[in-house]
Amino acid sequence: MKIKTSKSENTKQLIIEKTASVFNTKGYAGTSINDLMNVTGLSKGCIYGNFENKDEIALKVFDYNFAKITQHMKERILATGDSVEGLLVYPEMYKNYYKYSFLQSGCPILNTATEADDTHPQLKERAQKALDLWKTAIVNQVKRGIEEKEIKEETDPNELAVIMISIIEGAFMQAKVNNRMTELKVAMSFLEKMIMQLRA
Amino acid sequence: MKIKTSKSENTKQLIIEKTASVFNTKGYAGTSINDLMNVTGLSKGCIYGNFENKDEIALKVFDYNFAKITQHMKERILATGDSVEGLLVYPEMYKNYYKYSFLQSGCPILNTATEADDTHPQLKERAQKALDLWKTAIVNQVKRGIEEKEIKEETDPNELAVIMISIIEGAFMQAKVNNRMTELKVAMSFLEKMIMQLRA
DNA sequence: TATAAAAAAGACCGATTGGTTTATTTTGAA
DNA sequence: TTCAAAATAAACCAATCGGTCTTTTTTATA
Repeated sequence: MKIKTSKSENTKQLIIEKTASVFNTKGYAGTSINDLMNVTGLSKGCIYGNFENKDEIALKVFDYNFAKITQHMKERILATGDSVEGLLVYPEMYKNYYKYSFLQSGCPILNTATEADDTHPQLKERAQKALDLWKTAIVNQVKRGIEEKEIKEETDPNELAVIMISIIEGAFMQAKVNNRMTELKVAMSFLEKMIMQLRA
Repeated sequence: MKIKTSKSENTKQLIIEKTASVFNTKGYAGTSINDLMNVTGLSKGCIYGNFENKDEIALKVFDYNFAKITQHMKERILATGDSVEGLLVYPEMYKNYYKYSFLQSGCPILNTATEADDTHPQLKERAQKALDLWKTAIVNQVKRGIEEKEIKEETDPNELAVIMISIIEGAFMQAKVNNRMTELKVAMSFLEKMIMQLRA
């Protein structure tokens, strides 16, 4: 008899990590099993020995990408002093997106949301939940700021969250398609001004 | 001998019109020739008799979609009295996107930009140019407004254009993926407030 | 109305798709 | 060190991909 080793878990992880950027650049429909073989250096048999199908890999890859963003944001926000500084982490991060491996090939949330909204229900649900988590994180941050008297109490937390996410994703789209940072910089500076004006 | 009739031009147009929403919902990679045959009711031979390849159809479809948006916007803006009202046409239109056939399956600019940015140079260029035209249209509208003393002269036309486009596209993405209007409505109301505050 | 060209239909092509099955190698405990 | 199980490689599969080629139908004019 044999006990399940960690070997295959390592391979699973390797496949997810190595294919993450492929799915994010080419999209779900545009990525083939051959692409996955090439980027991992593994055989088809090995890939299908570790995952049920392409779907399962794509979903795991999205979870992986989103977890990396979330983890990074959480750390940075926790390191800040107050709620306004915490909110400023978002524009600061997206302004320097090229520094982060999980954003270099595009924002996974934006890419997944736009591709999957009419084609892939499971991926669509993932994008929905990701956006919802992001939104409530901002809402809670603002509410906390209001309670702590750091943020003007007339601020609408929900409106701010929606606008922040819209500006970030919309500007990111422009940055990617134009191969330049101009629009993203302008938008993130505007967002920073907006956030600083929230201060009580 | 025979003179080239308008028959094939009609068929070309029919193919473009009928396949427009397919490309917009499924994306370029996700749309197959079979899809085009199904939606047009035409044979493969007929489709390839009227177009070189899938690429040519996709590009023509993008041009068609973008032309419809542009045409509609131009008409609506020309019907307004001053530059501020002209700018308000944008949020007004996207708030009611479901009324417009060319937006129902998603914003072609957003969809094309996010899919093609790393995969399809020609479509990417189309999305770039479309965004650039949109941006300069807003910039010119604002400049005119400043000249006419309708808009505060300290307004930054470029910044406003970037922010408007970002908010619209970012909010649109959220509306599509969530199957609901809440975020889009919040964002468009915010944008309307923003625009009305530009008034001199 | 005959006819030749234009347009459309549909059979066909090789390559690639996602996925399976079988053969081989690697692994770790007895 | 042996040996069976786990992991990987590679041959294989039917279906679909984008695209071509040939046949049939439609068209407009002479």
